Amino acid sequence: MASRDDILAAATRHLNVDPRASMAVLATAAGVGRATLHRHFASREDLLHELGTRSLDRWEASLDAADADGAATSGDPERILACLRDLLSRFLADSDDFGFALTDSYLLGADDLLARSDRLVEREVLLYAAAQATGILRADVPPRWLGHAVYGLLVAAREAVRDGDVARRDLDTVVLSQFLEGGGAR
Amino acid sequence: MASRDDILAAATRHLNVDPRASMAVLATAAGVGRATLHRHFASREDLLHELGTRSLDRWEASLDAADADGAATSGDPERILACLRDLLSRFLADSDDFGFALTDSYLLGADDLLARSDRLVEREVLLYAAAQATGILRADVPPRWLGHAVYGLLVAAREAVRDGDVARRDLDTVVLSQFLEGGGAR
DNA sequence: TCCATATGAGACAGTTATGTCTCATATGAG
DNA sequence: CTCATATGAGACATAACTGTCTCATATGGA
Repeated sequence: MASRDDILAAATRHLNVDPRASMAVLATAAGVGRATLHRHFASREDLLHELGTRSLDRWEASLDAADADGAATSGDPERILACLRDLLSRFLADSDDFGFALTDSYLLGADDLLARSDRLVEREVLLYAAAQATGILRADVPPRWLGHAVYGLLVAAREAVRDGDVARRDLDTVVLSQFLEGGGAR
Repeated sequence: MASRDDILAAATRHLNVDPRASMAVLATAAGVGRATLHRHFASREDLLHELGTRSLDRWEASLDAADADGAATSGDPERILACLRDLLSRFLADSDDFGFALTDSYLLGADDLLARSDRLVEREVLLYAAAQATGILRADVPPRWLGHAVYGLLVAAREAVRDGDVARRDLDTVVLSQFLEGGGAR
């Protein structure tokens, strides 16, 4: 019997391939009848909203687990750097599952998700700003730019793995060093 | 009177905001009747296909204008670096207009566009490989990864400008140095 | 002015997805 | 075994979009 979580997992997997999949398709993908799908999620919007909520949950959990706030206020360069590494690794792990949420646009439609997303961005940017203040990250760009750069590299990472251009096991190293040191030769 | 190009421009602008906009909405956005829109583009697929073709045209034109092939085969480090700078700047200029094509998935549906896209990627990757061979770009990552990284940073750039986090006039510098030198402090 | 052409408004049928509903069946606890 | 519950199949009405068509009108050149 497919649980609510099973359905969400299948929907995520399928929406990664085809973001416009219909409820009927998503039901089939989850091995569930269309009626059952509607019993769990009253409308398509409900389903997407829950998917959005869960991806924000994961994002928030990563910030918590890496103790981004603690690192940001610590003023300790090494701790901040370790936090950045940890955070990026967690983001990469999640981007496998929630990749489509990165680029899909339905998230921008829900005001509550958007507001929550803004708050998470804020927390993350505080970490970047602290990293700039302690000499870990360059200070000649806006801290928010660094957030966008991380986001862009997550998109790049997802595509690179999907196309088989970077092995999953190398991903953390490649993305982290691309973010910190860039693509220029040493 | 709205020309075919005017309609395409309006459609691009509008699809950037709402990738799922209907033909009726796109017609209104272009200040044109729905019938007229269908006279120019027999189907929605036709419209999207032409949009995809034009974005690939721009991409190809950038590779041509920067003489990516010539630089790649020249073996001249300075020329390759200059070409990279030029190319990135051109990509950034285009990403304003064709931004939605970066992340939207309809492009992947059309085989001919996909094949053409693959050929352009190939040309671009040859440049990255040449840059690695001449010590411009780091050689410890796959050249294709560098292509993905550029793509990701273009996505980041679009979002950063849209959110007002980076001024358009600073974009070239910020993105180029993020790509080459990364976000780590010097 | 006259006429060819392009346009906008809108009707129309066909298709697809949505959300609700019913009913027969399967499953699992007691 | 019995029964309550969850499920799958599918009917149904509704809504939205698509692509085609007609017709009245506007525009611009001869």
